[in-house]
Amino acid sequence: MRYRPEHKAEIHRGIVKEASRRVRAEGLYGAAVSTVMRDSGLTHGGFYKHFASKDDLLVESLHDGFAEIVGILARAAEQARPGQAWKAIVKTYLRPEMCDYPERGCPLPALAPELARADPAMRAKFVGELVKYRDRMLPFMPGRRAADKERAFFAIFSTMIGATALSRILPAQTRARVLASARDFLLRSF
Amino acid sequence: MRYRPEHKAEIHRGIVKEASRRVRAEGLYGAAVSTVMRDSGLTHGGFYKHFASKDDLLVESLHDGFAEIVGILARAAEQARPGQAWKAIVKTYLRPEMCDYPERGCPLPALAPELARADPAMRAKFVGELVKYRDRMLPFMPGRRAADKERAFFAIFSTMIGATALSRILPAQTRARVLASARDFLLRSF
DNA sequence: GTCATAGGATGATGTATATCATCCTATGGA
DNA sequence: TCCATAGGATGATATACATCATCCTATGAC
Repeated sequence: MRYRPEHKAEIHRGIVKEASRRVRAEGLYGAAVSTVMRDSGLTHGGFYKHFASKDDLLVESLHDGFAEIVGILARAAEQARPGQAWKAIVKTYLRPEMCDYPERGCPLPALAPELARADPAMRAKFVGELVKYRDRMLPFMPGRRAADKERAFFAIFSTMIGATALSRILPAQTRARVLASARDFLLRSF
Repeated sequence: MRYRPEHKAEIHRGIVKEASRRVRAEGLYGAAVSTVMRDSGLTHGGFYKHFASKDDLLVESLHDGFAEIVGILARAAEQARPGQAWKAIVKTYLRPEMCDYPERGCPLPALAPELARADPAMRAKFVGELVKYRDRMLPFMPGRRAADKERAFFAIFSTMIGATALSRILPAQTRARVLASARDFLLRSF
């Protein structure tokens, strides 16, 4: 055997990390195989030693992106006083830096339309990620019954996703107004 | 002269209409020159008799898409009782058909991330469209002062854009729950 | 009817890309 | 030290696309 056994896994993770960043920053088409490999310190040729297809890379990189944001939000929620967890999520999600650095943020404001247009097989995987996302956030949502919490999740995340996606089109000044409007609106509701 | 003078303008409009539909249905990359021309009943070669570049077509087709949705929403608002106009806008925007047929809907849930990633010159034009969009909707928004109306516009449209973008990823049943959650949430607020 | 011309068609060029066959080489076990 | 091999590199192939030079033809002015 040539390398330490963990070597391949590390390289694999590195490629996924790089793709995860690129995909959020530049869209599904922004993560070309050769570019991702070059920025991972490799050449394009070795790619298919790690992934069966480019779609596989996209699925893995989306998984990584969702895991990252869910981790950030869950941590914020767990550090908040009980009952205030959802407010901590809102404040964290709508921070200006979240908006300014899409490569480190939630994949949804960066990619939702492209995910919606993906072919059914891939979309099913994205739906799976969304279900995990929702299930992880649900306990922190306002409302008594499970159905109320789900409605709150949909409403709150719709607003946050839309505000982020919209504000990223706009120049800095207007951008801040959109984020603040959405945040104040959510915090005043429920 | 070969054709009636209006002929060229009609063809031009037809190409823009077709591109406008395609772009909303399949993204900025979905509107390839040859495809759009074929579906307009032409061949790809004549394209540059109508547009200086593909970017020009994109800008025109976005303008068309924004004009369409603004018209639909303004008409709904004007037919509502005064003070209820914003509710008519919410109900119209979040209709299931709006979500199911992106090619006839608002460009924002379909394209916001791609617009945000466009080069500065194009993005500036999209920002111009957004300003017109906002200015047209502002009179219908809830709130007394202009600043309140703008905040309401940002909050309401963020929620609607996010809900539409999110629900388009999801299967029909969940999709309906997202739309309903967002709609009820908005109608209960303000 | 003739013909100049603008709208439209054909086809070429160059670039970007996914995919994969093949080659190369560093590694660790013998 | 030597070698089998898996990880990685090179390069080929095929496709999709934007762009544009050039050609063709229907039209309406004469």
